[in-house]
This record gives sequence, C-alpha cells and structure tokens, in this order.
Amino acid sequence: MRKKDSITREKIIKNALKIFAQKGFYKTTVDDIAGATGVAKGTVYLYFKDKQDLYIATMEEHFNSALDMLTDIEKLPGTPSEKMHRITNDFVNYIIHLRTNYMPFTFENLTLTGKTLKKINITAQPKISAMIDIISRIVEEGINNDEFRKVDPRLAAFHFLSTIRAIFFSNSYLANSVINSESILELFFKGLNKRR
Amino acid sequence: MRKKDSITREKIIKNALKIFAQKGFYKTTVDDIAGATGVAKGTVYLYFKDKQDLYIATMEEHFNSALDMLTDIEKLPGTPSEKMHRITNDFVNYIIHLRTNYMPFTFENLTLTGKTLKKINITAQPKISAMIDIISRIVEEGINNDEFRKVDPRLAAFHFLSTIRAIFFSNSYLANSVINSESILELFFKGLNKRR
DNA sequence: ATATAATGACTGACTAGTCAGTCATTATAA
DNA sequence: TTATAATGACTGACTAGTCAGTCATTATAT
Repeated sequence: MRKKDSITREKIIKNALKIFAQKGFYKTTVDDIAGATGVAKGTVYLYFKDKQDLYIATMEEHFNSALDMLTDIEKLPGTPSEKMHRITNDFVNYIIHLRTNYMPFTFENLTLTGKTLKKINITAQPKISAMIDIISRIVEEGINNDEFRKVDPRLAAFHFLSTIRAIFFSNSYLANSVINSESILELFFKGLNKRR
Repeated sequence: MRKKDSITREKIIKNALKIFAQKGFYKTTVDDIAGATGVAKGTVYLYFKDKQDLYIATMEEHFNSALDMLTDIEKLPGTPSEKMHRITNDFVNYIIHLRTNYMPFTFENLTLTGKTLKKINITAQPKISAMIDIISRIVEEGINNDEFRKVDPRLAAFHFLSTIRAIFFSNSYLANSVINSESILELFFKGLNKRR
C-alpha cells in the first residue's frame, strides 16, 4: 500500500466518527461517510471489510483518544480531585468538538444486537476497562491521600464516568436549572446527604 | 357491533415495549411485533399510523408506568431517602421484567434523528420532566428535613435518575467488583469526598 | 346481511456490498 | 530523455436483500 492509503483510511475514520456519533449506526449510510470524506463508496470498502468493521475501527479511534487524554492527565501533577475535574473538562470539550450531544461509544451501543454487538464489545470492553483502570488509580491515590472515602475504586471510577455522561443530557432536561459540569461534579463529590 | 379491540392495541403496545427495549427502534421490525402479539402486520396498521407512531405510543406506556410508580411511592410514608431507595428497587425490577439491560426511553433515543427524534421528544420531554418533578419534590422534602444538603432539587433528581441508569450498565463493566444498587446509591448519597 | 376486523401477499424505496473498468502516477526500457 | 508498461487507488453503476407500508380478500360479529 502507498503512503496515500493510510491518509485516506484515517480521513474515513475521522468522518465516520463524527457521523456515527451524530446519527448512530443505523441511520448512518456508508454513502454518508464516503460523501463527507470525498471518496466513492467503493473506496470505503478498500479499507474496511464492511460497515461493522468501519464502526469498530471508529470506536477504537474514539477510545484511543479518550485513553490518551486520561493517560496525559494521570501523569500531570495535581490532586486526584483536580485530575478528575480536568478529565471532565477534556471529555466535555471533546464531545462538543464532535458536535454531538452524547458520548456515543462510552458505555453502550444501545441498538446494536446479536453478532454485531458481540464483536463490538470484544473491542469496546477492554478499552472501557482500561479507562476505568486509569480513573480507579486516581481514586486510589485520593483514598491514600485521605481526600476520598474508602470506597471500591473501580465502582467510583464507573460512577464518575456515568456522571460525566449525565452532563451531556442535563441541558435537554433541566432547562430551568443552572447546570454545568461543576454543579453535577459537586453532587458527585459531596453527595446528597447532609453532613452531620 | 364489534368494536376495534382496544385489548389488541394494548397487547401490541405491551409486546412492542419489550422488543423495542431489547433491540432498539431500527433493529425491531413491525413483523417482529406483530408476530410476538399473534396478529398479522396489517393489524398493527389498523391501530397505529406507522412504526414511529407505535414507538411513541410505546414510550408513553413506558413513561406512564414509571410515573405511576413514582406517584405511588411519593404518597407512601417514609423518609425521602427511603423513598429514593424504593424508587431504585422498583425501577430495577421493572427493567429486569422487561428483560433488557438498559432503560430504553428514560433519557434518550440515541440513534433516532431528525423528524422522528423531534416528534418523540415532544412526547418524551414532558414525561421526563414530570418524573423529575416528583423526584425533586422528594429531594425538597429531604432538604427541609435536614436530611439532604441544600442543592438544586431538579439537578439532584436528574443526577439520581442518571445514577439509577448506571446500575444497569455496571454489571457489564465491573465484573470483578461487588456491584449492586446499594453500593452505587451509597456513593450517590455520601459522595466520594471524605468528610472532615 | 352488512359492517367491521383481520389477514398476508405484494410493492417500492432504500442501502449494504460488489466488481469491471478508469486513470494518474511510477517504473522501466530504449 | 522519452516512450511504453505496470500499478493500484479509486470509481460508480449494479445486485441482492430488507422491510415499512398497502390493499384486495377473507373472516367474523351482530
């Protein structure tokens, strides 16, 4: 394969990520992606076995971006709580950049079934697991610091990702309240119960 | 005179709810629903204008069930925190009964686009809003009781629903941790930060 | 007898996936 | 240096399959 090839492949994935994120797997046609990329449909099939294969490649791209972000943040100095705020901001910006209002592949691919779902989960599960690993290390650091309570770090990491996810929906459903990442994170960190 | 059977209509909705919840809008065929109900496809079109119309009816059914549950729990005696535990249990049981592992219509219909999405949101938004209303009244009660911190009650209600939603995904992604509703709710109520 | 309910074969629009052919670029022979 | 050959990335018309929605026909209740 020529050098040119991998650039085309990357362009296709980049466009597919945006379109799949906005329209989901079924509403997105391969022609949509080819059109956005400026190639013919046949070209897409030079680089990907089928639509499902392209979707999986797109997901890998997505998770790799997310893992890169997390890895960078883990390395930087700062308290665990500061790191978790940074993660939230980065994720929010990333999703805004995709011009979609949900995290397409973070937790689920709701409407996929059977074989497709299974194949995708083979790719997705380890990546999500890796994300939870990084975050749970940050949580552990916080527990050792006496910053956080003694909780199951992986559960807290998972709940944290769920909370970030909720931020993207909050605007649609809470029009009359003041919502931003900060106010939801405040609930996440401090909880609902009054301290006594 | 024989009347168009409202029992048939209800049966179709009941089956559609289960199948849409399991397979999503696109993977579900009208034949699937007709077959499960034991009627011909044409019969479905006697009761519903099109697939989208059936989906909307299905969503209304779903939200009405949820609102009924919430209304009942709000009336019963108990502390706000007890009520919220009951809501969680009821929702979890309801979803288990549907034999699906996500809350299909609670927050989003991810892969629907354009007109379909807009029409569905016209139905869904007020119902979700009504759910948040009930829960936020319970939260307010807790704030007045000195049980909860002074927070935006609607935001807390929304975050609570997001947390319940997370319970359904936790099993897939946290296989090695001990997860149940209780441990996630504990995080929701107490927060991650250590109390000082 | 007649109106209403139900059926399911059929249609047509849509789209995933194919493949024979094109053409710009690169390699090579004279 | 220039003509010719080889390459392979790319194209887009085409096929084959799917499924929402229709409607002529049949069944049934009153």
